[in-house]
Amino acid sequence: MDSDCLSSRSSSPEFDRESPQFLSGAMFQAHSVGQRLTTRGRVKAGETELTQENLQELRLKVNSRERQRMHDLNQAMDGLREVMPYSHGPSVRKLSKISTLILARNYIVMLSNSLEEMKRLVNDVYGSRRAPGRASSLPTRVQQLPPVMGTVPTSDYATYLSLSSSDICQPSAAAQHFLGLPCPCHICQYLPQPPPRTAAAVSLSRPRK
DNA sequence: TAGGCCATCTGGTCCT
DNA sequence: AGGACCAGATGGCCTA
Repeated sequence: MDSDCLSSRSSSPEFDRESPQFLSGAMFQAHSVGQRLTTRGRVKAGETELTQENLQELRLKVNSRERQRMHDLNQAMDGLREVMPYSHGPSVRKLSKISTLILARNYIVMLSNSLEEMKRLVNDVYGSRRAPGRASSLPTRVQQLPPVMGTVPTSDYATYLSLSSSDICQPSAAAQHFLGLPCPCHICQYLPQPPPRTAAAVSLSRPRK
């Protein structure tokens, strides 16, 4: 993933959890503070008497778990960044966590709106073609449309909906559509335009370091 | 240099 | 009881 390469710091740096080597700088300071707080000999925790060594060992264990938990969280965040638009350009720095979440939320809303719009349009197309007296409800398979436009080839939508290929644009036409050129097909004419790449990218990301 | 972002430690709370 | 989760504190790195 290129966003990892863009970052000056890895979200999940390599480290040896069992080694005290990773206790440097702030970490060592914080660790020392912890030591100072527990230098009064034996400490009682519940029914178990903990020596200073045991307490320190426990503290390291807990810290390690928490570190691992945060690394897992960061990995999930990286996974989210990977599927987000606007985050792969060479001039775009790795999205911050808050930006990633905000952008993801907006992206989901946009996709949901697109899906609803497409369902409505398909309903219109299907409804105008149905035979008189035929039930007007959409076939189940239409209601089970893939949630994200673009996750299946455009031609598959026609098969999916039992439409003729003339009802839905071909990949080349779709490409034209997304290049900003008009596409004459029923579907593309009413699909919402993809958002401009600049707005979110500029407002939600910083230039690469 | 201030501010943003981040990793880490830590203690408290909740859950199994 | 032990682990997961959370939020506050702290200090480092980077950019404007």
